[in-house]
Amino acid sequence: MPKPALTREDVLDAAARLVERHGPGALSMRGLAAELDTAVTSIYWHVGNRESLLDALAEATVDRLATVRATGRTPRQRIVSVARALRRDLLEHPQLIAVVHERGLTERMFVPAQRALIREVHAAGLRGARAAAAVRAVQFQVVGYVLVERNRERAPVRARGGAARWDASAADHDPPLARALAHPVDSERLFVTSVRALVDGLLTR
Amino acid sequence: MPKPALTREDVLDAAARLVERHGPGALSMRGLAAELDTAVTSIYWHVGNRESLLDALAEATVDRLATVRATGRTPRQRIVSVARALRRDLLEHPQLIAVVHERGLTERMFVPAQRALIREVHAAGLRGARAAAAVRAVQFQVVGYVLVERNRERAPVRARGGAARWDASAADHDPPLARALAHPVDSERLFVTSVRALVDGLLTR
DNA sequence: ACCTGAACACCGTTCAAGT
DNA sequence: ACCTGAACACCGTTCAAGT
Repeated sequence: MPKPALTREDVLDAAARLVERHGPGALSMRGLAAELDTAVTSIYWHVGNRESLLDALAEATVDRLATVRATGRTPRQRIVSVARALRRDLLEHPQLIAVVHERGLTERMFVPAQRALIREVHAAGLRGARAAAAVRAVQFQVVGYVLVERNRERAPVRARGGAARWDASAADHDPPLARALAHPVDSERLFVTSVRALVDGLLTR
Repeated sequence: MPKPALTREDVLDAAARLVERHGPGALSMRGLAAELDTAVTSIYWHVGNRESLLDALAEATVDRLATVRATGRTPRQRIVSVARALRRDLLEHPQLIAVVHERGLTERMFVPAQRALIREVHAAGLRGARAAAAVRAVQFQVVGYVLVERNRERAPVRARGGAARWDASAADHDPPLARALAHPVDSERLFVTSVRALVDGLLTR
């Protein structure tokens, strides 16, 4: 039986899998061809070149991001829920999100969440420039976190001992603090804490 | 006159310049050799290979980070001043900071600022796990911002029109908000706003 | 101790040629 | 319209050989 024809979608899917598994750096046109059991040059016919392949990957990732629904009673709770949902979505494909960010599509990636954030910030009583700043502050907070977390995963922990020593010396009078800083970060917890604090700070005053 | 002997420092300096100018991806061993007017293989004698060259670059960048001094009267002001100083330091060499982050040295990079943050958070009355969370929240906030900003510079703005259309539709009843969101972000301003809000949220309650 | 060129296995991309 | 192999210029790295 003849080999089924290669489609642009086949190429994008395989590329997305490879990127998600080992990062964008590990995506080679030749390796991708091997994965698809085809000649390297066929890929060029379908997607142009490596650059536009990554562009297409970024676009597809942005388009696949679902609209977030806010949950909770107060605007504060609802904003935090949007941030958490957004982070969860992004963390499902951290490497692809990194590609999106690298290619300058970060703003577009936020469009669905932005609508929800605008609504909630408005409901909380913020208007005009202050509302815009609040929306953007939350957006930056979320992407920043995801980018930081992504690299924390890839490069587990090095020189932990060194950091712990410093912490101890600086937090001498507060052993619980020193102990807390010696433990690895609980990202989810820290994220929620930070977003809550940020939102509180943005809404009050 | 004979060519002056090549040193490890020569190699690291030239590499740092190349990375800072065009990003880590643009650093090739052969290009570096050309820049230093030497054979590629000499570089290997001095720094091992590309991987450990980047490691060394990250280490050197971390070591060069000056200790930050807090300024201002209240703990709140002093924490914000540390965050701003840190961001300023990091933004001076955004590409090298990205290398540091990629190689998992982010925590070590923060050691100097961490001492200052611990002191101020303590002065603000936080203790134990809550103090640790506050310190880390500020740290994450700063790196996150720098990482986001670095990519914003590299990939200016694309599809601005698309984003503007969405914003308008979502912020219909608040023209100033719509206008504010259509303008490009003032990163410095947004950063200060966010850090203030975060710190306020962390300290109160 | 330091530097060199040759060589290897990889890479992205182009192109002329096939069906 | 789709796929192919050959070829080009690049890359990181190793190694045996020089001084």
